[in-house]
This record gives sequence, structure tokens and C-alpha cells, in this order.
Amino acid sequence: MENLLRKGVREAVRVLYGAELEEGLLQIQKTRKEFAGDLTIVVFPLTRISRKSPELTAMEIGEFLTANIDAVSVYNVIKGFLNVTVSPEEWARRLFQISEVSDYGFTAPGDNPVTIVIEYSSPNTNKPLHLGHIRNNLLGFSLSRICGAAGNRVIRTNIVNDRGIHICKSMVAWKLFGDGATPASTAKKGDHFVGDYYVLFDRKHREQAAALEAAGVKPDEARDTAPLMLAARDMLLKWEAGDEETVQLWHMMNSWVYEGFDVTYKALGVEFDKIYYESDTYKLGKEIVLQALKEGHLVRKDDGSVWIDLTADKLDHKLLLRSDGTAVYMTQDLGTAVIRYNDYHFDRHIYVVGNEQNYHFQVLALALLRMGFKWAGGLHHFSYGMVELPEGKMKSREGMVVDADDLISEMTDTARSMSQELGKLGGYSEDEKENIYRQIGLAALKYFILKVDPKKNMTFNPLESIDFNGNTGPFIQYTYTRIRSVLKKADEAGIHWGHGKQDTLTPNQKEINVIKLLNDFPALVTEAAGELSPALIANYCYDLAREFNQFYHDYTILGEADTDLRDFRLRLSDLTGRVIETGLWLLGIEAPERM
RNA sequence: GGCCCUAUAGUUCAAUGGAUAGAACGCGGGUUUCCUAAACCUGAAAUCCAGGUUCGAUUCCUGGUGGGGCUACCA
Repeated sequence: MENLLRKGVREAVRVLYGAELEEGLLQIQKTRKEFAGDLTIVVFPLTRISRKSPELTAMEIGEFLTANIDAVSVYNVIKGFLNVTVSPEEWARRLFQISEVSDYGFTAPGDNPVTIVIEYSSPNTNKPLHLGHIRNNLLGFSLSRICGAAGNRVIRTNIVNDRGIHICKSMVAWKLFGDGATPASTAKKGDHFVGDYYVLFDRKHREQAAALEAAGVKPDEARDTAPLMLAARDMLLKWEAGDEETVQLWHMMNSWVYEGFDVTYKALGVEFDKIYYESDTYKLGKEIVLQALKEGHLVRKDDGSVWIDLTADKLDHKLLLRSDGTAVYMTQDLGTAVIRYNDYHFDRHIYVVGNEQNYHFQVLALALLRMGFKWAGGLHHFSYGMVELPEGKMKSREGMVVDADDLISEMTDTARSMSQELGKLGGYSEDEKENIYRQIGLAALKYFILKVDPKKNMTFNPLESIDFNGNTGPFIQYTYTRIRSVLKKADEAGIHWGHGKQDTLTPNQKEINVIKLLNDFPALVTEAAGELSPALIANYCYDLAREFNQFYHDYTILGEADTDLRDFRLRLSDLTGRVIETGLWLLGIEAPERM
């Protein structure tokens, strides 16, 4: 539609003013609601060519367009804006066209698709997932679907930070205070079970440090020399040396954590194609660093530590290997990146990681390039903002966190009580009802998080933030269930709306509003993939649902006596339902049949 | 100190350099013998400050101010 107009205006300029229109000068946008029309041509830039006032230029072009393009029926001019109205009949034809497209909104991958690796989630194995991880997982998972829908080959990956001093703390605490307890013996979820020992370690350690301080030891020294800290260090050394008992304990506790994570991932509905473990990749990282050192890309200090000098890129010196030869965070990320490139030969690699690590990822890409890995130009840090509580930043150690599992079940509880109050699920079994409560609760949570521009920090108020009315996930789901209900009734009445005639139809304004949005969908998916923005999809779904609800409120569908018009409305409803379902799917949100 | 992100109704969020800054929650007023009222209609309510570029700036640039982050031989 827009392309048609684009061509028309170029033609108009050629005929009226005898000039070729540069592409950059032509601005076409959707007409704002408060004005009549569908598409708007901004004529200010064209006055340079016409050498006439904006109003006159607009009128001349408007006359030309209505005379020469069938689909353009009317135009009006306000200030320097030429508002063009596409004829209702054209919109009707448009609906017939796009509703026949299967997989509407998806771009087929083509022969040589762009390969994108997306890393998200990236948990530590010493504590359960919290609200910050939820934002991460939802963004990553949604991005993977959006990029896939736009025709790319997508590999979803995760890196599990499964080694290091933090894991050793949990291990020490369990060994000393655990008394052989297991998640099974305590009926606790594995990740929470292990997380409790991490917290316990921290508490006991603080007590020990305080005792030392009371005896006159300096604070720093007290922290470093408390028996528990020494035990954790010792544990790390043993682990790196491959001590059998330690490695066995490590395996056991990690496996508990993974069982717990799996439950949370499943509850959130996120998945991965390939999971990497830091314990598998850090060694290659060390090799890469040593190799790069040999090739002269890095510098070794007197104490034996290895650094990269990035001052030429306006960054700093960055440590890549400790003086004792052990790996740091950066080391293993270098290794992971190389392994992934060897595995997939990606064109792009998207890291979904919070903005607190902006510096880290700048260094990572530059370091790889410096070492000669040209593909590192395809690395992209998808940097999202922090989730804060009304009291401020979340702090695991002080218990100021919103636990992921708790939050999910609270959402389901709220959905359950609201749904039961409304009482619309008669005829469903308890299991079916529970599944719907879960779908609605999750939709509220996911939509709340995904509708926000990813790079902005967001505040989450446990008591007030999540709504089920208005601009919310459940609102969109509700619109979907209304549509399903109408289509089901049509089906039961034996109405076959798929063959309806189209030529004589003149849709009303509400119908046109919906068709316009439906018509935008494929371009929107492409745009969302280009900008890596699930928020665009979320806001679109909301707009579409709202627009459809207005139509639904003002007009009857099944009660329409003119069967061509009735069938047209069913077609409109059906495509709206399909697009909402697809849009929600791109966000990782399920669409229930009833609610 | 240096670097990065951010600032829009009471609150949570929108707005490729374009028209009268758009929603939701909350607050006020309405709509149900009719396909699901988790809906629809309607009222009040906002661009941090000062310059600059432009026919035109919430948007771009500069300088302030407020908020957040990074600047570890932590991850």
C-alpha cells in the first residue's frame, strides 16, 4: 500500500514539476488518529522542488494521486500534511489477500540464512533464579523467536557459570553444616537448597569475621582469614587440582541446582538448543590467551599476570590471566566465544546480559579482534536495564530479592482467584482450569516485562505492578478468547465463511482500523528483529486487541443479516486471532481458548 | 575523577526530526434483555533546566541538574 503511494508521488513530482524525487525526501507515515485519512505525505521537503507553498504543493499532488491511483479515493490537506484516504473497498480486498497467506508474519529462511547465536539466562549455580533473571530469560527467548520469524537461523544457548569461589562457598557450608541433607530429604527444590547453603556460608562467615575483629584484627584481614573463607579457598584449589572427592561433591550439588533450574525454565516456558558450561570452556580460554601472548597481542607483567592494552581504543588495561595462571571471567568468555564460532560459524552472536556488563562486552569483542578473530565483529551485547524494587536494587545476600519461582506461583494464584470470581470456565476439568490460570498469570508477568523498552531500567512493585486489566497480557488473551468463541459458534452453526464474496464490500471505519493494523504485521516483525525489540511486538499486540475490541463492541458478527458482510467479519476476526496468537507466541505467551 | 545508560500525566509505559505529545493504572462520569463487561464510551492530568542546529525538536548537538551502572588478580 505504502509502496504504491510512494511510486505515485514520484510520478506526480515527475509530471507536475519535471523533477526526479530523491528517496530521502519522501516521507510517508500513518495518518494520526485525529485526522481523516490513512497515510500521510509530509510535503515540507517537497516544496524545494515545487517552489510553491506547502498547501498548494499538497493539493496538486493530492489531485494527481486521486486521479491516477484507484486505491486512493479522497485526500485532504492540513498545513503541510497531505492526508490520503485509501478506499474502503481497497482495504477489503487487502484483507482477502493477506488472510490467505499461511504463516502470516513469518519470513521464510531462504537458502543462505543469517545464523544468529543468542545467549541468555547465564545463571550462577550458587543461587536460585530471581526477577532479574526472569527479564533476561524472557527477553532472550522472545528475541530468539522474533529473529527466527524474520527468516534467520537461530541457535539459543546458555552459559552456566558452574565453577569458581562462589560455588565452593555453598560446598563448604554443606559439608560443614549440611549433615548429609539432600533436596529429597528436605523436600526442597535443588537450586533453593543449594542457595540456602550459600546464604548460610555468608552468615557464618560474617560471624567469624566479626569475632576476629573483636579480637583486634583489621576488617579486611578478618574477612580474608576467617576459617570459612580459608576453607572455601582450599576447596577451590582442590577443585582445580581435580581432587576426586571435591569434584564429586561439586557434581552432586550442581546436579541438584540443574534439577531446580529445569523446573523454573519449564515454568517460564523457555528453552535452549545448546548449553555450555564454564567448567568446559575456561581452559580453552587460557590457551587462547597464551597463544595471543606468544603472538605479541598481549603483555605479561613482572608478576606473571597477562593483560591486554586497550588504551588505543579509549578503554583500559584489562586482566586476562591472574599471576598464578588461573582464569578470570573474561578468560572463559573468550574461550566460549571461540568454541561457539567453531560450532556454528555464526554471522551474529547476541549476548543478552544486563547493562552492568557493558564494559566487559566492549572488551570481549575488541580482545577477540585484536587476537585475529575477525568474526568477533558480529558480537553484539544486547544490554538491558536492571529491575529494581521500590526500595532500590535487589540484593541477594540481604534477602531483598523477588524469587522467580515465588513470583510465578503468585501470578498463578492471582489469576486463579480472579478467574474463579468471574466464573467463566464451566465445563472444564480442574486440570484444564489450572492450566488456564497458569497461562494467564504468566501472560501478566511476561507482558509487563516485555512491553518495556529493554534498555531502560524498570521498577517492579510486588504489590502494585502487575495488573490483569488495561494494557496487559490478559487483556490481549481475553480478546483472543472472544474471537475463538465467535469462530467456534460460527463453526457450530455450520457457517463456512471462507468463500465469501469480496467485490461489493465497503468496510466501516472500525473494520478498516483493524485491517490497517493487520496489514502492518509482517513489516513489524521484521522491524522488531532489526531493532531487537520485543517491546514493539508487545505494544502492537495491545493496539490490535484494543482496536478489535472497539469493532467487536460496536458491531455484531454472527448477528449480521447480510451473509457476505457476516463472512467478511468472520474472516477479519479469524485473521486478528491468528495475528494475536502469533504475536503472543513471539513473546513466549500462550493464548488460551477460553478464560 | 573518567566512561556508559537514563529523565514524558500522581504511578507504570508509548511517540523513523513533523500536525492538538498517545495509552494503561489510579481518580471522576456513563454503557449489559445483544457473539465473554478481564470489555466499551467519556472527563481532569505530563516532555528536568539553559542554549544551539532546523521551515519544524520529546527526539539531534553542547552545557548543567537528578537517577542508575561500570571503572577489581569478583562474576
